[in-house]
Amino acid sequence: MKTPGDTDWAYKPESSPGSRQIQLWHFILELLRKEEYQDVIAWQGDYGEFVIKDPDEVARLWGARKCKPQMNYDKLSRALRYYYNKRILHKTKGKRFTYKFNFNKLVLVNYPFIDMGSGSGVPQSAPAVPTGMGSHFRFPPSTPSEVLSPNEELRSPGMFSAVGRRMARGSVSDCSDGTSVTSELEEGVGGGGAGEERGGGGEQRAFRTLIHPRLSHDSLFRVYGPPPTRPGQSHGPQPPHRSHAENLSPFPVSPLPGPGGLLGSTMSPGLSMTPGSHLAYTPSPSLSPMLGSHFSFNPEDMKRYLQAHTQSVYNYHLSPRAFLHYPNIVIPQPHRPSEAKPPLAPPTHSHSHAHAHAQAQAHAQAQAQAHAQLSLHHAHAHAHAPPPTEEPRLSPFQFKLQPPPMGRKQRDGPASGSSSSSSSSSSATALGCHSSSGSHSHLGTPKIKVEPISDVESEEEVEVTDISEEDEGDVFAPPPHINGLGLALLHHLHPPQATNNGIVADEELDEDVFKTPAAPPTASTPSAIMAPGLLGLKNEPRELGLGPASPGGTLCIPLKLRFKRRWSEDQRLEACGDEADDKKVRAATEEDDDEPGCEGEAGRLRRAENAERRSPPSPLILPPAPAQRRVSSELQRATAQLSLENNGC
DNA sequence: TCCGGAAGCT
DNA sequence: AGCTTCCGGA
Repeated sequence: MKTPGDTDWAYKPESSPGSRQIQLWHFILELLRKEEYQDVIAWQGDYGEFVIKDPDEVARLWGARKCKPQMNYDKLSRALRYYYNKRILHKTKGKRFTYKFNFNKLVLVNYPFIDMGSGSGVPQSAPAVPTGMGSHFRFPPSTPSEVLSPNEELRSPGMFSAVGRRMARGSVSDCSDGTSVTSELEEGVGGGGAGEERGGGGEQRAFRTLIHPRLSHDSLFRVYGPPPTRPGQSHGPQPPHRSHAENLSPFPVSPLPGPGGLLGSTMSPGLSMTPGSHLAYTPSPSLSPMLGSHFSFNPEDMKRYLQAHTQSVYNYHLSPRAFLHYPNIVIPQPHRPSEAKPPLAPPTHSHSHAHAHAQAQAHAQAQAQAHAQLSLHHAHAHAHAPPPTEEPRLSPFQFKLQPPPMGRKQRDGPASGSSSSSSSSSSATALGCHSSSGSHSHLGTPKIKVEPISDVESEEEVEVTDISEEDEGDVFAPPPHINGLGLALLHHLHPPQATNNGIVADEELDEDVFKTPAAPPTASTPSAIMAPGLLGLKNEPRELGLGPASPGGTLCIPLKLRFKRRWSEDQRLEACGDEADDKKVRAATEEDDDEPGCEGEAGRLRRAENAERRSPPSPLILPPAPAQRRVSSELQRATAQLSLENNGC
């Protein structure tokens, strides 16, 4: 029924975007998302369909990338044909040079990375998931046989961050001929994710992971083609209606970091709605009043406080913002009243575990905070019966999804403007460098096999290449009821930690899930243990990032701790006041540590770029970055304080 | 133009 | 494994 390749091509690290050796389909996607190659290759026609407008040029670029000067379209096409069997691609019959991605898998399995990668704008300011994490976290193997079970994977949002980061970082050049250059910078800037990852920083990440590790809202949005937004205009999401008219790209953002990311924004409208809308949100302003005050147990204050927190948490988990960005997504009211099961049920045992790993890691510290947050949440859940709809993931949402893009792609760009030759020559160079952080490669790509039902269908029909266009539509286009996006969204709303029901629901929707090779105990162990910690992590930045700058980032600390902290603050400050700051600074600095795996010049270049990225955020990057940073700092400080407290300082 | 087998390379 | 190279066939 399935070819071997079919079952695992997208789950293997080597097959994942960002893998050390760029693969053709990665490359294709990369080209596709860059405006400068619109004349060479572009999305066209059906969903996921692209046309190679200039076969020779594409071949040339590919050859350049792979250091295969002899490459030509004949060979390249052979390689593409090779993908047929893997179900990565199929040919669009009757259309010259036209192929189509079976992006159900790409989206579901790889898009998270794509998304993360797009954010390649690796959060610079975000305290979250520092690269250093790689040294602390052991990601489960990603070999086909060791693929994480959905649950496990879902429970470890952090993994994605880490992986995303890894990808974002870019990659090792396949060529050592100096034709390689890294391009993460641009990528970060251009990709819709850039903004969110940088400016949105932790907040965005938390947001994303809260929903679903695999796909961020942004990514989803981008995947399903919100209207291309001019780089200039960064406003809220556009009306969904015309979304697909212009942007047919299912992969607005390439899985690989690459040059032209800037331009890629055309395909990645996500940028337009990331920072502003998110940042606009104020979690719980009501908390601020207390911030400046001293510790007191005034019942009234306490009550108000609790309410405020409750509200905050409520808002948080409800994440209405989540759908702010997806106006096209209709969110029906949850059917289920309230879930008896504990919403998040952060396994307490794991707290310590995670905490251990977290020590000295700003990020991990954030986790602690996240935990605190969770605790808070729980406390309130018990104290004040939380609203029924407290958590989206508790109920099986159904979404009204946009239909797949239809019609021809309407490029509004300078069609004739860039001659493929001129632009490509330089870009070919730029494209030439992809480095993967060797240090993180071991992390593999946590992937699970979750395919939409539509994919199941495709499994059987893809082979039938002579199917009519109509059939193709059925096969590859997301079904109206539940397609890749839908599933992804379901996952979003039924995050891992969510009730089992959520998972089950997903599985019910996706037969393939059942076929997913069960994660071996060994593989699951680490993640299972870490998961809760990571889980907590997801909660971390949001409040911090969004909330009114709360001195000391107390916002996310449970009341108990918070009060305690207040109470002992003075003493502590005297004792070890600066230590926290030191940590903070250190953590911030380490965020973008170097990566092995660089090769020759490519490595050097990339390093330089990393350095560059570390410094003042590009003007194109989110303006709010500084603010974010500040908030992050506060968060870190707060967490540091927490740690200090826990450690007895 | 496209397909896919076969062999070879890394 | 993932191509690359070559090639005969449709």
